[in-house]
Amino acid sequence: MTAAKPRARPGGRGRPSKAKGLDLKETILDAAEGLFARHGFYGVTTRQVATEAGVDTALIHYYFGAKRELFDAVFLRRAEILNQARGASMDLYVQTHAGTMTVEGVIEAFIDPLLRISQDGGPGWKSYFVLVAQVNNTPAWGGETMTRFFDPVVHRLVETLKIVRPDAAYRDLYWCYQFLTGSMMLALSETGRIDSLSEGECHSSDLEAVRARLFAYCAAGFETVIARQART
Amino acid sequence: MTAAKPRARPGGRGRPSKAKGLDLKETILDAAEGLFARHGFYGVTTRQVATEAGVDTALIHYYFGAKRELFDAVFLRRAEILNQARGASMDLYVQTHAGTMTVEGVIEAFIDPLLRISQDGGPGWKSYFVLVAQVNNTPAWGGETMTRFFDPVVHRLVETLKIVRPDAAYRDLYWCYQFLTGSMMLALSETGRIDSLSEGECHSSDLEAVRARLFAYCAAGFETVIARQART
DNA sequence: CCACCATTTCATCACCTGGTGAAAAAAGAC
DNA sequence: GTCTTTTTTCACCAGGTGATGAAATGGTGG
Repeated sequence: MTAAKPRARPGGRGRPSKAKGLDLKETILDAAEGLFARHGFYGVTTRQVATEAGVDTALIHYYFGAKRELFDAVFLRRAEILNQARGASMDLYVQTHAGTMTVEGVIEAFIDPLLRISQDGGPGWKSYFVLVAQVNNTPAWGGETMTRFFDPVVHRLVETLKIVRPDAAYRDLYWCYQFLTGSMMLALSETGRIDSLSEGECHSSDLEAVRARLFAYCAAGFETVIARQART
Repeated sequence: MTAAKPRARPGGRGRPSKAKGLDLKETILDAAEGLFARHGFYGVTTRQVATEAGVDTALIHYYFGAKRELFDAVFLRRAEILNQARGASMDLYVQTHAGTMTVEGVIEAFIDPLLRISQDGGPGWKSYFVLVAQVNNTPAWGGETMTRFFDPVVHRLVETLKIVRPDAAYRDLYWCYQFLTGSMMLALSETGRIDSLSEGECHSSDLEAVRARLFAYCAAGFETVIARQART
């Protein structure tokens, strides 16, 4: 539980937030992010979040309203950044490889920003990816949220692949995207399961190892499915 | 919520269970399974389970003890069956393809039983797979349970693949297994996300479409990763 | 120096949570 | 028919839940 030192001054209630350069709102979001990622929405109480953030329960409601709105705020905070990074990565790839695009290149441009952010973006991002993975495969939970935020970049991926392989059927591309997303989300979740499974050969935190394999793995899958279905 | 008709007789308390051929215990497990799959462990209350099963709350504790034990009972009920089916499928494949095993064949023998059971095993199995997927990517939740039950068959997969491709490094095989598992679990969860994403081109409930693509997709990924790392 | 206002805290509410103990009812043994 | 055992129901508890209204605090503008 590792409660943070109570940020409250000994004196009393007051208004110290401007003094501290660090915004209390962000502190609450950080605490909530970590807890939601570990235990899910229903597995966390507002009091736990408050304790972890070193803050009174009422303050959470003051800033965010209901518990569900707090969750949404956690989700939205990084969603925009994520989308922008992926869009930029795709842009860059398309521009620099005008006539030489490959399936593997496109897939790398699609996935790599996430790996990079997870590695370099600070510890909050690790929790965030666990959260996204959770929302992603919870049917009828974040379905709408997921759609609103991540559909555009997925369509972008599919359309770009369609340029590289004009003979591919959309049906196949969407199915392959689903396979890809499952692998990617599990890798970003860093569940630690592969560590025990492989008896120390692999570590789920080793995203460099993921990078060295996942792009090629997915690309080969795409190529094969496209080729095989085209024959039918 | 769709509460089941109260299974309680109008008269009173009594002991009717033997009269009904259907065991009350199974009814409770069914209800719990569906609810846990949809909302997760913390998202479901014992009262909800009781209502859904048409049963008093205390009866749940009488049969299963604490809430967590109920969850474990739900998980265990089908785990054994699952393991046996997969083991048998692998056995059959190895025996009937002694000298002609392929990566794709092994993978099919590993995944296909799950798809088959999901299609033919009745509605409870669909919920169950959602549950397993949930447990699978919740770090430090069902880690131990997952290991106890599913490690053996995974090791079996890896060892069999090692026979087919003796030059493959274990490291690569485990990583590829992780990618495979992510795709497989998402497919079995039938989240419906691909339906809206593809605007009706694909349906996540269409496991036949999964079968037509997933084996080839994963096999190609394995082959490519093995070949590429071997060169290094 | 004072009135204002965003911020923070406290005290509390109505409700729900998992869980229990004892009584009631039915089934089976004799 | 009675006695025992198993199953089911009822009533209830101690503690936790999300949420709120009002008071306290102190910086800011006048």
